[in-house]
Amino acid sequence: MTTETEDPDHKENKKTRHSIGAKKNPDTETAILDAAADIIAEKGIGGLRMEAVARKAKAGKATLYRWWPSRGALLLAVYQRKKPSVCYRDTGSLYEDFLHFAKDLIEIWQGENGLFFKAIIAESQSDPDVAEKLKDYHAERLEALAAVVTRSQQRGEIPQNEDPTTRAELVIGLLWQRLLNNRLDESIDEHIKMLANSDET
Amino acid sequence: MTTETEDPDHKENKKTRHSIGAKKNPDTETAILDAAADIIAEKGIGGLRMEAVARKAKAGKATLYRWWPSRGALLLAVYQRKKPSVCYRDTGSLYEDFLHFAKDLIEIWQGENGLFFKAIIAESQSDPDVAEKLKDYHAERLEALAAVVTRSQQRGEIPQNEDPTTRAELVIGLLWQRLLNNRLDESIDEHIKMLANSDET
Amino acid sequence: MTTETEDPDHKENKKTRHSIGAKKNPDTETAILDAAADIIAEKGIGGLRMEAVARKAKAGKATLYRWWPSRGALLLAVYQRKKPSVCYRDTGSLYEDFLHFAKDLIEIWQGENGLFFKAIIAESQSDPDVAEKLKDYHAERLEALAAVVTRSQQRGEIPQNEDPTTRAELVIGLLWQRLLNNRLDESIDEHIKMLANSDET
Amino acid sequence: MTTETEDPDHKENKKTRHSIGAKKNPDTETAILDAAADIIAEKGIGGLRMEAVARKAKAGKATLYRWWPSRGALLLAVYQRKKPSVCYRDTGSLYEDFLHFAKDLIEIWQGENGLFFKAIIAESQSDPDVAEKLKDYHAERLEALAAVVTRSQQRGEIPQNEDPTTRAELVIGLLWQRLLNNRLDESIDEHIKMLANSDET
DNA sequence: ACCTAAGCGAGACGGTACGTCACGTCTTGTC
DNA sequence: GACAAGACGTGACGTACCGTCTCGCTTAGGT
Repeated sequence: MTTETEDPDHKENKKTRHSIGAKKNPDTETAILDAAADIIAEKGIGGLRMEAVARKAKAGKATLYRWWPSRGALLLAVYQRKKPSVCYRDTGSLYEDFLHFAKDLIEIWQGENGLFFKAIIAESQSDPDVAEKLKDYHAERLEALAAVVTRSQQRGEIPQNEDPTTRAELVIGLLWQRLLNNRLDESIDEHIKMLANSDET
Repeated sequence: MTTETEDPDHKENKKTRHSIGAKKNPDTETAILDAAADIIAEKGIGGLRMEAVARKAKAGKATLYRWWPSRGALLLAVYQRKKPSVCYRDTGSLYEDFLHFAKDLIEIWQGENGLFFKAIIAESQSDPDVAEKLKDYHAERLEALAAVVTRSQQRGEIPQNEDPTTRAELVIGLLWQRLLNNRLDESIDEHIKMLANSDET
Repeated sequence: MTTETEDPDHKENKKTRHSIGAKKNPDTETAILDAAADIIAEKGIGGLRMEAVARKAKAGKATLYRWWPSRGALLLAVYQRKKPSVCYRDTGSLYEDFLHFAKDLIEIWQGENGLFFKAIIAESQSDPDVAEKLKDYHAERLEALAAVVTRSQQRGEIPQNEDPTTRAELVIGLLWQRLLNNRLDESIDEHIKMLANSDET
Repeated sequence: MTTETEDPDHKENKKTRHSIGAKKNPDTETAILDAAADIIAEKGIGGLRMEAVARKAKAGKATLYRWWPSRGALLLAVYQRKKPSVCYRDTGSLYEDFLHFAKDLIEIWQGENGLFFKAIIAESQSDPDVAEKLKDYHAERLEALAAVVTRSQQRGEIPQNEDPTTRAELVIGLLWQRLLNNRLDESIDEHIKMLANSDET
């Protein structure tokens, strides 16, 4: 059969959801995001169909499109709900800070989060909204990592006149490229070491 | 109408192509790849439809599917034909070599090649064939840039005991990340300088 | 956009109507019927949407459905308000009376009233309420025209033993058929002359 | 259940119809018209949904729309297939000819054919194609009946200088009006008699 | 010189999903 | 308690492509 599993026993199976007046019903939102997450888990992100989400969530397509006008928007919403956070540590050593950051992110990405993030990058090529959100997200990450670099500058580990985002961007670029080439399992120690060293020619 | 331009004056406009007997007509292959390339240039890879390719190439859908059984297969065939090459120079300075490479690649990517490449990355998330080919391509590029690093090592610019692909990967990671975030126009001088410097702690 | 004109300058543009307590607000009724009439004038009855009426009347859909539970009910309410009247003259000649009646009706129908009436006939095929009202209306018209025939009988123009509705029905049948076939502009003189003549075999 | 009856035992249940090349498959046409006719018989013409027809005929919606681009077109096609023909007799008396014609048509219209025809008239108010076809059909009918009148003129029953379509139109107008007002069962003898008489004032 | 077999264009076919629209019901908060 | 606002589940709409198919034509190579 190719039909939906009809989801007969979803969490808290309240028969039917109704409108709660002229405002968004949070139950509906939950049901839709749950449905989308389930489908993604079952068939992968490429198999996410708006129609199937609506059917599984027992929601109208109009409701779905009202709040998430595109596949990408829905994707982002599901991702935001489960977005794992990397903690940016302060070990006193830039190398250690970078390494922890990179290893944390790699670990997160090695699960289904990586699939998610790759799919979002892919989607951003065709959906401008997703592209913008992704850019924001990327900028945010960059800034957070740049803060780590700044601390290192304050400790005197690396030159103070360089832009802290430069090193941060190289770290993140490395990781994106690894993710997109399915090479997350390869070693990064040397790369991080190189990026954590001071450059005095 | 926003539909196909019907391509009234394509290269070698022989009114209609017919069978040339019990074997593949090379004109047909050319026409199909041309059509696909044109469509990708116009609407991006996401806008590539088998049906539109057949129409524009004045080919039957069966013919199309006979040789390129999937969107991914067609995509790769088009890409193989036009794969742009960066020349890896030897200026005697790693910084200069890196900078030239990066600027060349950025220039290439700023045209339609960038759209193409981003789309291939996106497609590779759902089509394993494309993913594999992309990985090969990436490895090849990495090796070529690593050769540049090796020359620098031989000149004594940078330590000889480091793996030359490490620096190469950081350069390429930076560029991928810039490409995918539509930030190709931002400065990379500092980044390249950092990656070209010797690291002596 | 082809959507509603939002009606920024409707009659009695009192910014917002509110409840006038625990009873029906007559302004609301007026606003709704006005809105419906306007929409019918613009797009025809086929284009009448409950949703659009509510929006244009700045009324809630619930309010609308409370009083006019169906499209047909609303339709009839609008029609009742604007029902155009033909005057049945008494010129002393059946031919003249018929001709005046027919020409008056044709003139009325050539404007938007014709569209309205055709639409009511169409609607009556699927809405029994409308069908019944239409039948009543038709009977009423028939009777009025039959009175004209009776006067002619009393003048001795035509035989007295015939049912006056017979001729009346033929006149009206002619006109309905002309209306429904969009042939209102064709000549009716000969037909009327035939129907006004005495029949002596 | 609100779902279709899935039609498990249709006439000649050939599992699946396929394309028969680049031209219309008559089996498909038959299946679709059968499905439409069945649905109309079940739920009435107002209950005819393109989607349900496609489902029941096991046809794609695209196929349906390819050949019958609107509900009205499909309606007409179904009607044409079953169009009952009135025979225009030649009894030697205009009264008899008219009466036979009228009674035949009334009998035909009293079954589901009448519902059909009324629905087509209704549909013609919103679908210009249907309107045109209806006008043609009406003109054809008018001409056929006018021929009856012409024969009567040749016999000398009625004046020769009058346009034969005039009487014909009055007959048909009467019948249309009766049909649309659900008054087919009322007497028409007097009306026919009046229309069959010679008018000499 | 004929025959066969494949390539080829065209496009119809059964499907799936799309994104939009209107339906009629509902709940909220305001007056 | 009437009201506007509008969210909700439902379901049909008409469109766009999918990948498969059958047709009738064209041509090369074997006979």
